[in-house]
Amino acid sequence: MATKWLSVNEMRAWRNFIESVNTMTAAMENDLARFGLTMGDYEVLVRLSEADDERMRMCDLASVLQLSPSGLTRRLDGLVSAGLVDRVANPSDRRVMFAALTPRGRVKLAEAAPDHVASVRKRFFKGLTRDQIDELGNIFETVRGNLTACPQ
Amino acid sequence: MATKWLSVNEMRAWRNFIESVNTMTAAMENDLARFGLTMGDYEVLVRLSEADDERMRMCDLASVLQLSPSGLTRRLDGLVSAGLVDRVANPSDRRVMFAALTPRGRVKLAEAAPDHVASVRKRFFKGLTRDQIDELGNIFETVRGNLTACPQ
DNA sequence: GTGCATTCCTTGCGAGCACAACTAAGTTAC
DNA sequence: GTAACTTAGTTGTGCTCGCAAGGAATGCAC
Repeated sequence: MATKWLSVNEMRAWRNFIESVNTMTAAMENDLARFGLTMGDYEVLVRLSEADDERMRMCDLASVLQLSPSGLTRRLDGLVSAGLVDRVANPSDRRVMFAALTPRGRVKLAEAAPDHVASVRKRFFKGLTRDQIDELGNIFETVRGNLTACPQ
Repeated sequence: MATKWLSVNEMRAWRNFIESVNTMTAAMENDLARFGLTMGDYEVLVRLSEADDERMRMCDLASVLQLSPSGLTRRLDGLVSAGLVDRVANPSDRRVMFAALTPRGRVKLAEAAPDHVASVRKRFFKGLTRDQIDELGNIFETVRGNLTACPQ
């Protein structure tokens, strides 16, 4: 059957991809640990910093972070007790909780971001040509399309 | 500073990449659950099936799977109790345990593999040209090089 | 209004993993 | 041969997360 197994080129791409993902996430987790942050924490701070009023509804935040509601609740627990994020009630819909960046959270992100960007460059983009980077954007846009096309 | 932030193209590549990884792993985990396997379990079965005598030392297996010793111990617990893998002592060095594929493990892998490959095609390679796949192999070979160059 | 479904978030529970500490076995120095 | 070191694997503990269940608030049908 022609499509049963991966071709040599596909297998090479797939295995390099998988191994890169595993190794890189571990390395970048390690990089961020110097700031007392996990990659999950960092993502929260980034998303909040980009949002209007530096705050988001829990459900929206869970959605963009691809996290279950309970997962986000627990992740926020850590950030709240570290003083980087506040939980803010919404008077107009009392089911809703906002996660809001605190001044300390803003400072922490400003401290960590340059180092994180340097990590991404050093571990990921280094040695890639501009054309390769563009192609990478194209490729993973296609992949994202595949994934949204067949959700389950 | 020129290198402080990511360029537009880099940011596009990076975000598409990260989001693809997150969504795809969740989807493929879900695909494999039909066979009662996690992706971690599946990786173990694949590695053992490719090894001489369909067995590997725990430490070598942990290394290729990028797993801590304790992580591998616990993962194997599940596979052993499911009857897919055996723990085999090594008489010539009694510190060593082999993880060995059982006949049931071999059958399980043969059942799951075609479906898994189909998932990879559908969720990842679909819509990519042959040139893009080759480029993907090149790119992530470079990335792997970056990662082994600065291990910590 | 009253009943029912829906939305949003949290909590109980269990799975998977890493780190550190430990046991056991093999290796090296002397 | 014995002490010190290294290697291999397991166990205790804690963290993160998902699923299922629950509770509170809202919206809708009537």
